[in-house]
This record gives sequence, structure tokens and C-alpha cells, in this order.
Amino acid sequence: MKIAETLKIEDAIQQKRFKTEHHKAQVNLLYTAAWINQQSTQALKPYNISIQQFNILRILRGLHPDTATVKLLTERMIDKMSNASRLVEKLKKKGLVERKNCLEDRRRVNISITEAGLDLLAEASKGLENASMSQIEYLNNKEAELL
Amino acid sequence: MKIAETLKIEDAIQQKRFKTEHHKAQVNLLYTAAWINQQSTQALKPYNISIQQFNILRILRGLHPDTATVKLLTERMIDKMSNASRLVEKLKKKGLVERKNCLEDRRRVNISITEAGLDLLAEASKGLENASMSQIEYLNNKEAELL
DNA sequence: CAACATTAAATGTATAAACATATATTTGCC
DNA sequence: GGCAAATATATGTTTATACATTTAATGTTG
Repeated sequence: MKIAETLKIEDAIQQKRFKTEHHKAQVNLLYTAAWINQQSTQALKPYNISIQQFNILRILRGLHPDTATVKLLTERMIDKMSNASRLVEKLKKKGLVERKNCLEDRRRVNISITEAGLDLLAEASKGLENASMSQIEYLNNKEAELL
Repeated sequence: MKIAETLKIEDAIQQKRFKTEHHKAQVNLLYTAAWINQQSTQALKPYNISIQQFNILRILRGLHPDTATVKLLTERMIDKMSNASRLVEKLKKKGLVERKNCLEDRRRVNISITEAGLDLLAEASKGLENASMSQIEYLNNKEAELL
């Protein structure tokens, strides 16, 4: 067998391996992402908030005592198409946020996190942290294969 | 300042840093997972299938020409609580899978992927691959911070 | 073999997400 | 100032998801 042919075959094997590995990584990625979502949703369940609600509370805490508008929340959320408006409504019903009409611009609303919201967020963060500990540990084990 | 005190302070700083880093990682994890989900959903949109439907097709391809039961699909899916039954129904309507009553045990159904299903899966995999290329690239950049 | 438990799949239902559209207000321009 | 365009938020609607319940078939045990 000539050298050129050997190289071709090795190339092919390499390419095949790369493609297979990449393919695996792709599927792993999908599974892992879904898995994290589920784990996090479960971890937040005792606090009766969704991941998105959790994110909104986090954004609001970051601004506190300043306020956010719906627009700001939408921009900062992962999920741009989500209805920040309705999520805020839900959080308000639970007393976790406040919503005040903006006087300078009556289209806007100023949203802020309440004390109850801050308390719940602190608790929920702990719960999520416990869960994410094992998540990150799990991922560390998987990363070698994945990347 | 005594050595013991210095060590304590350094410990505190380390702990604080660890906690902060961990916290960041946790939030990054949530965002990244949601982001991957979105990207993948978008990438599959032209093929008119959801991530879950894609996963079912993949499982069926792995078994092909053998068949799966709803139970088997449920077990292998990330999302245990999902209605594999209804997902199969949707795939069947599109002609991507076949469903046959099992003669030995009439509670079961034998599900298999069709030629059309295999074709679509091949196409969709390509589409997803293109998307995941950039996803993995993106993640590679993020991993350093994340882990 | 009859009664009860278990299993497999399908269906019901309540909530959430995605996406489009509507409503109210403000801004810019003539 | 008046009218069109732009902006901020809210609402409608369709589809997906989570979880519970139902239906049908099979296994099991007295």
C-alpha cells in the first residue's frame, strides 16, 4: 500500500471519528440541557416558582432598590419571546414583586422586588444551589466526553 | 496581624470567591441550558419537529429495523413524564413512524421508523449539526468560566 | 377460575410557552 | 397642533408540557 493511500484512509478514519464524536456531543448537549432544565424546575418546585420567574426575581434583586420595566426584563431574559408581562403578574399575585405605573411615561410600569420576594429568592437560590452542586459534579464527569 | 488571622481572612476570601464562582456557574448553567434548548428548537423548526420528536426518531433509528414500545421510548427519553404516546401519534400522522398492535401482548404497540422518518431524521440531524457547531464553539468559550 | 394487583397505553386537564395581535401612550415631523 | 410612526405593555390563541386518571389486557394468588 502506498503512503498516499494510507494517509487517505487515516484521514477518513479521523474524519469519521470527528463526525461521530461531534454527533455524540450534539446529542449529549440536547440531553444535558433538557436534564438541567428538569432538575432546576424540580429544585424550584418547593418554592412554587418556575425558572423564568426565578430569573425575573434575580434580575430585580440585581437592580434593587431600583426598578425595572417589562422591556428591561424581556431584554435580560434568555427567552426573549416570553411574556414578561404575564410572569410579572403572577409574581405580583404572590406578593413577590410590586408594579407601579410610571408617571413620566404612562406606557411603562416600574417593577420592583418586595421583601417577601427577596426572602423567597434567597431560599430558592439555596434550593437550586444544592441541586446544581450535583449537576455541576455530574457535568464535570461528562465534560471530558462532551468537549 | 498574626498569621492565624491572615489565614482566616484568606480562607474567607477563598470561600467567598468559591461561592460567588459557584453561584455564577449555577446561573450560567440555567441560561446555557435554556439557550441550547431554544437554539435546537429553532434549528428543528424547518423540519417541523420538536426536540422530543427528534429524540424519538433517533431512538427508533437506533433500533431499526426492530421496533420499540411506548414504554421503551418513555424510558429512553430525557423527559420521563412526557407523553410518548401522543408524540408517537403526531409522528404517525406525518408518516414518520408506524404503529402496529402487538399480537403476543395486546396492551402493547410496536413502533418503528418509516423510510420517510429516516430521511427526515437525516435531514434534521444535518440542520441541528450546523446549529450545534456554533453552540459547541460558543460553549467552548464559556466553559473556562463555567467549570 | 375468580378476584385482585399490575402493567401498557391512551386520555383528561390544568398550566406554561411561543408567537401574533391589539391597545394605549409618546415621539417626531409637517 | 394634528397625524403617522414608534414604543411599552397587555391580551388572544395555538401548541406543548406536566401530571393525574382511565381503560384495557395480562399476571398472580387463593
